[in-house]
Amino acid sequence: MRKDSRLSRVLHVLIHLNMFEHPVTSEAIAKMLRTNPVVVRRTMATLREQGFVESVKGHNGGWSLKKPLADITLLDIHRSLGESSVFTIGLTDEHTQCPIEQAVNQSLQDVMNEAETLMLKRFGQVNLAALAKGFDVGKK
Amino acid sequence: MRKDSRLSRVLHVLIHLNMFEHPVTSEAIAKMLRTNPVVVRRTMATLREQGFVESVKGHNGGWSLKKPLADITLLDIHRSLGESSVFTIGLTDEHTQCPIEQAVNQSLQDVMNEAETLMLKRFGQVNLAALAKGFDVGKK
DNA sequence: TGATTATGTAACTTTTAACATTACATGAAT
DNA sequence: ATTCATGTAATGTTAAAAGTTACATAATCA
Repeated sequence: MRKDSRLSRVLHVLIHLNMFEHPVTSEAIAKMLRTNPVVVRRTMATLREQGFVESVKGHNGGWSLKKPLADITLLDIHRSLGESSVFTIGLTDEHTQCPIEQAVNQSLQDVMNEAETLMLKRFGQVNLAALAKGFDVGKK
Repeated sequence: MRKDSRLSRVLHVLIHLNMFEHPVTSEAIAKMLRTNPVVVRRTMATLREQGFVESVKGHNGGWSLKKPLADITLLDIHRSLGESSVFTIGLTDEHTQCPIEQAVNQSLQDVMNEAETLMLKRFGQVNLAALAKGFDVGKK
């Protein structure tokens, strides 16, 4: 199954954004991520809607952080990207009347819910300033 | 992103298999799962390699359990299916020399490892007899 | 104000992995 | 022998993510 690497990519971008006084263009970000500017705009747009970044059009335009790194957690960004489920495991739903299928799915769902809850809790405990710590990425 | 529903499907099948004295054909299983007999054979073949089911060719042939449900856990079957990773979240690996990317990926990986460990632990605690309990699925 | 630079976004194409299918070989029971 | 079933290689289908094209909109600058 194809992995969704947007979270990893966008976190990387946000921390780099903190290094610059001026906005960074979608084109520059796309080159850094080896992807397309439109893809960057699409992903960044979801973060803008949540208030983590802002975009400016025209000359000297581009993307910049709207909040300090310390105020952004992995969970914030994960949520902003709107991923439905973090698991590659799917449940069948074709025999919902079969008690065996129900029991199987309920059991799998319970375990996945518990694991996801733990994961989101941990994501909420890590802010981007902590990740950037130790590297020369402070705003000059 | 398309989910891998083999685990859910095959667990369903294994518990149903326990209801029959005689082997069940790939064709019958395929009808139950609304899929193709070849798909069934492919999936069941991985479980046979691990000793959970056996297959018999020819007349009265088909698939049957080789172990009691009580001796099979969700973890056993999950492992048998050989899924590489349970998460839809992928890490970038194009700037491995960048300390920021490293820090981001390490952090994400740590959290995913912890969540996966919990998940596998829970899968190991559930056996198929427990799932079948309460339904009339005992061998006659 | 007109050219330039940048984002905004709809429409479309490509890629990828799960899933499905076809075709035919092998082996067992009658 | 014939029939029934699995074994498996090769190929086709499908859906979601990612990528691309095309053009509109907005801001800056000369």
